[in-house]
Parts: sequence; structure tokens; C-alpha cells
Amino acid sequence: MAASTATTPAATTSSSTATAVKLPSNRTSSGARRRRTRCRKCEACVRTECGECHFCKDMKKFGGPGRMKQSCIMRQCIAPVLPHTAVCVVCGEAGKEDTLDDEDEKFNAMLMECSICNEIVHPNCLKVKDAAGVVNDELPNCWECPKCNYAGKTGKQKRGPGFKYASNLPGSLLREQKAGRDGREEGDQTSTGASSIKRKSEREETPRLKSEDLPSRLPPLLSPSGLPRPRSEVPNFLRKKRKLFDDDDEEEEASAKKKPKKSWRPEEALIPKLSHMKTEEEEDNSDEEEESDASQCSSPRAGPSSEGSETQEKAPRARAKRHRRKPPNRQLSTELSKQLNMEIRRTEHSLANENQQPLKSEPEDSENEEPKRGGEGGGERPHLRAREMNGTSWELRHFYPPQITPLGLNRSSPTVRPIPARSPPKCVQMERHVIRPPPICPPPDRLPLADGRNHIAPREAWLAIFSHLSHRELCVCMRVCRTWNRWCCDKRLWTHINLKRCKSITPLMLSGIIRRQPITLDLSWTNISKKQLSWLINRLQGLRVLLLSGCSWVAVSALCTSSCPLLRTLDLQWVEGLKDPQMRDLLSLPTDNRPGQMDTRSKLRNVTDLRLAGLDITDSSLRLIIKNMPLLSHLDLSYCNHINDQSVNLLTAAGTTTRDSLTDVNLSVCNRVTDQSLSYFKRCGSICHIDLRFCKQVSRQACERFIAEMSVIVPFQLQEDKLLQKLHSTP
DNA sequence: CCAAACGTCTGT
DNA sequence: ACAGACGTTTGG
Repeated sequence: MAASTATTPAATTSSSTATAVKLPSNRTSSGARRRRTRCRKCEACVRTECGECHFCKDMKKFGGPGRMKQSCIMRQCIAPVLPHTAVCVVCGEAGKEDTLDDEDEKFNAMLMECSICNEIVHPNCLKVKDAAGVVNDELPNCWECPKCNYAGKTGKQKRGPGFKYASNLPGSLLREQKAGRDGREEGDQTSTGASSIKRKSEREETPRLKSEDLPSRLPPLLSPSGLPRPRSEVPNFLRKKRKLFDDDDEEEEASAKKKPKKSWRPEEALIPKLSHMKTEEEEDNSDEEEESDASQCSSPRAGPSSEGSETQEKAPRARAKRHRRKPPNRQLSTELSKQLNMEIRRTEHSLANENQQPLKSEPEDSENEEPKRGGEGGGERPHLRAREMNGTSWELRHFYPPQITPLGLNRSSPTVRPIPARSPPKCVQMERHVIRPPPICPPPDRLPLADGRNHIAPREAWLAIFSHLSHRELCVCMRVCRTWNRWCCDKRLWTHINLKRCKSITPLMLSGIIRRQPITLDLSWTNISKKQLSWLINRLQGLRVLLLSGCSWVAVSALCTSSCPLLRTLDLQWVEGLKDPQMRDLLSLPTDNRPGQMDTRSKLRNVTDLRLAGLDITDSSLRLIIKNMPLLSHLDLSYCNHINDQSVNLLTAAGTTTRDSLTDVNLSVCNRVTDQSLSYFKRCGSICHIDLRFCKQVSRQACERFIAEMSVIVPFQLQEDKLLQKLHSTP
């Protein structure tokens, strides 16, 4: 019915209707807000409809009723812009940043929409030039205008643009943040007096300590007992099914929370370990550091998390304009960011080539740049730079023990109002959440010193030093100053993110992960949900190693619909509920309709290291593996009770790619494997390591016989009982 | 004028 | 709090 709705002329008239009431004429006046439109440039905008999400299904074109009238979830613009028709309330003109070169001038000439009063103005047109405006990095041309900021408005008016996006989406991750910010805002705002522009930082989370490394391939079984720990280790949540991620968190917290939460700080609430993380710290940090260069955007659009924070923080600096960084730095930053991006791109590219998969990561830039008015986009950046601190908190939170972190930060500033209790973060449907690509942050190349000069050591030198630090230590460093904060957030320092056994994976953590674009991600034994994992995978296109042991199949099934083209190592050990049927789904050809993913090859075709220990899979799964993973070299089938000699026969049969690609096979504790398997392994041209420990039906004699026979070609040794190791690994 | 879809309101 | 519904706004 209403489906097409749209335009009925009547609509206008009908404005009187309850709903309609809102924005009719006053739009620009305070109170009425301007609708934003898609930037048309970001990754999301460029995509085609997935045809599978709720909204797509509602569309008439996909056979739906067309009542919801929402854009495809995969196409939710990352950086919605002001409509072309937007003009300054003061002078009535559009953005003019295009005509200027100087960053600061651009900023002052671009249209900025206040997220509180909704007014759209040219900063230049404001009389109160000194007052501080708080730029919202997350949304182009969005800030908390000096007037509101100065007035200390915090109120709920905030609904501005920043909020709307995502926040209005029902399940949006943002909410939490939002909540967060509100809470903070208040506090901060009051404090705001400061003069500088602040942006809201985002909160992200980091992996908690790396505490344990995963024994990815654990030395086969320490506990021959059979299948040991598995399930038990699995956190309860694993088993539950949550609808959305939230649940997880919620569940945990739930018990606790249900009522008003203490503070709204999600992290704390949620994760014991991480607790500390967030918010305030970030803010604090930001403030502390603040000043210096400020340029950067480290967080601009990190996932979900970011948004929340940004707005809130307005507090600090006011003069946005000026604040924006010093020109020099800025340029530097720009340059660096370009280089960085290129670097990243190059790397990813090379990797991607193999699969021809485009990676996402750069979108940010594009996002900022608006098609239409470049100015707007450009304008933003400046602010962005200003803000950077976001990262900080993230790390802190995670890594620091609660006690430490907090410092005064958290609460110290409690400004005016008590923090509203917010609900814990939930991630709810990520689908609706606005997706923000990893931030590109061009960090300053030199450390600004108090005397105005720069430290002699270049960033790279510092990074070399930072590279020797643990993540925890990096977190500490991130609190030193803004510049260090930025530097310590360098992607290169976070190639491995370990969240193993982290019970609750929160939205903040997710965005923190995305921001850092790790190459290796360990989510083993976590209660990550399918949506969360799907969300991550779709945004970690450069991910090479994904460890999901001990997770539930429900979650792992995210791999069925999301593609991770560069994935080399996939650890699915002890995944609950992963059997042949599931393996079939996992290895079946892509079902992803999204553009760019139409590849007909297996999504896991580039996997070289597959860990399936403890799964009840049979030869039917092996056949699929053999067929779809031509590059497979390391295969862990330990504790797989259904694996037998025939399985090995299949793996080493003539005509299979595995016959030549396999180098390491772990069949320890596979009680159905016998001496016969060893003869099959002789067919493997590249085999270097065969683990048959604890295989009751495999004899030492057979192993010795294997060695004797194989040694004619390649020398093998019995490293341990029933553990065959090639003496000299091939080059 | 129309398709798209933003942002708010409503019902549960 | 959420899922839907839908008037209204945008861009072309």
C-alpha cells in the first residue's frame, strides 16, 4: 500500500498528520533537522543491494511490499552528507569550501550542521568565533556549534545528525555509544570551556591482553584423554544463541544490569576484563594530549563505537577552526596518510590479486570526499584530525586492569550531571548499524615538543621502538600524549589481535578490531555471535588468520555468507555443532550476492592451514576440503573420531591437490587410523610432518618402516613416538 | 515526476 | 527496546 508512497502530493498537505508534523518548513531553524543523503562515494554507497537483508526483501524489486522504504543494509552510507539544498542559516548560502585552499578557511566556509540545535551554518558566519565548536568526526559537516557548546547544551537535543545515523536504527550499535556520549556529554560539556574543538572519540576496544597465545595447533593433545577440554571450556554463551550480539553481552551483564546500570560504560559492565576501557579515558586522554597536532582522524569512522563518543566529547577545545592543526603538520599528515594508504593498498592488493578481491579499507577517504561539494568532505577532515584520541581509550580499556585505567579519567570529570545510566552496550543488529571503515590516520611524523619544535626522532623510529612493546605496554604509551597515542595505534603494531577466551565480544571491541585491521584475529573460545563475526569478516578483508576454535557453529556459520578472500589459516577446532552438513555449507560455493563477491570459487579456496581438531566430520567433509582447498598444506584432524585410513587415502589419492600440497597432517588421537595410513602418506610429495601420536592403531614399527622407505627420497625421523618429521624441511 | 530512502512515529 | 510503517525529502 503505502509502498510507493513517496511522493504523493498529498503528503505535503498531509503534513499535519501526526507523523508529518515534523520538519516541514522550519527545517533550518533550530529544531528542525535537515535530512542527510548518501554520499554516493563510500563503499556502501557504491555497492548494489544485497537482496537479502530485511530492507531489500521489503523492496518491491525483490518481491516485497515496499513498506519499509529503507536502504539496503549493506548500502547504508558511511558518511551521509547534507543535501545540496542545504544553506547557511545566517547568510543563506551553500558551502563554499571548494573555493578555498587553506584548510582552516575551508572549514570556516563549509556548512556545518549542529547536532544539537540542527542549525546549519558557515562557521564564519557565526558571531561567536571564539567559542568552541565541537566537530563530530563521524559525520561530514557535523558539529556541536559554539552556541550550543557554549551554552552547555547537552540536553536531549542532541539528536542531530550524528545521532540519527545509526542511532535511529533499531539495533544500531551506535546506541551504546550514543548512550555513552550522552552520558559524557553532559559531563564534558560543562567542562567544555576549553577552547578547542573536540571530537568525539570513539571507543574501541582492544583485545585484551594477549595473555594467552593460542596454541593454535596445540601440540597435539596434551590430554590424550580423548577430547578434553573442549566443551567444558566453552563458555556458556557459546551455546546460547543470541539473536544479536547483544545478547551476549547482555546476558552476562544482564544479570547484573537489568536495572539501571551503573554508569553506562559498557565495557565495564560487560566485560570484566576489559572493563576499564573506555570512554572517559579516551576523552581524558584526548584532552590531555590534545593539542598538539591533532590532526588526524584516527578514529573517524571506526565502527560503531566511534560515533557514540564523538559527540559527547565536545568539551575540550573550542576553536575548532584554529585548532585544526597547523598547516605543516597537516600536510604531513596528509602525505603520510596517503603513503600509508598506498602501502596498505599495495599490500592488500597484492594479496587480493590472488583472489581478485577488493579490500575495503580505503573507503574512508572517499567517504569524506563528497561528490558534490568536495568542500564538505574536505572540511571535515580538519576536524577529524583534531580528534584522534579515540584510540586511546580503546587500548586502555582492554589492556589495563580496571584499577589502573581509570585513573581519574573516568570519573574525574563528572561534570554536571551524573551519568545517566545507560544500558550496556549492545550490539544488536549490526545490520542496521552504520558501517564505518577503518580509519586511516595519518599520524604526525614528529613529536611536537613543548617549545613548539618537534622532536628529532621521526615517527618511524618511534614505531621501531614501539614494535617491541606488548599491547599492554602500548596502551600505556598511548596515554602519554596525543602523538604517541596515534603512533601506538599503528596498524603494524596490531597485526595480531588476541581475544581468545574473552567471553563477551562487545561492539566496542569490534570497532576496535576493525580500526586496527589485524592480520591475525583470535576469537577462540569466545561467545562471538554470528552477526558479530559476519560484521567483522566483512570489514577485515585483509585477514589472513582467523581462529575460531571453541566457538559455536552458529557463529562460525558467518563464514558461509561472508567472504574472507585472503584467509590462509582457519582454526575451527572444537567448534560446537560443526559436522558434515555444516562443513558442506562452509565449503559450498559463495552465496553472497553482494557485488564483488560473485566469485564462484570457494570462499575458502586460499586456506592453507585448516584446523578441524575435535570435529565429528567424515570423509564427505574431507572430499569437499580436498576439492575446495587446493592450497591446503596444514591439516589438523586430531581428535576426529571419524577419520580413518580411508580418509587418508582420499587426501593422498591421485588427482587430488592435497596429495601434493599437504605438508603437515595431524591425526593424533584419531583412533581409527591404522598403519595403513602411513603407506598412503608415502604418496604425498610434500609431506613433512605427520602426527599420529596417540593413535592406538598405529604402531611404532610402521612408523619406522615409513621412515626407512621414505628416506630413500627424503630423510624422516621419529621426533616423538608416532610423530614423523622430515629432517630437512624443503626450502 | 519518480525512485529512493531518511527520520519519526506507532504498536507491541 | 524493537520492528514496522510511512510521510516527506532528495536527487535526477
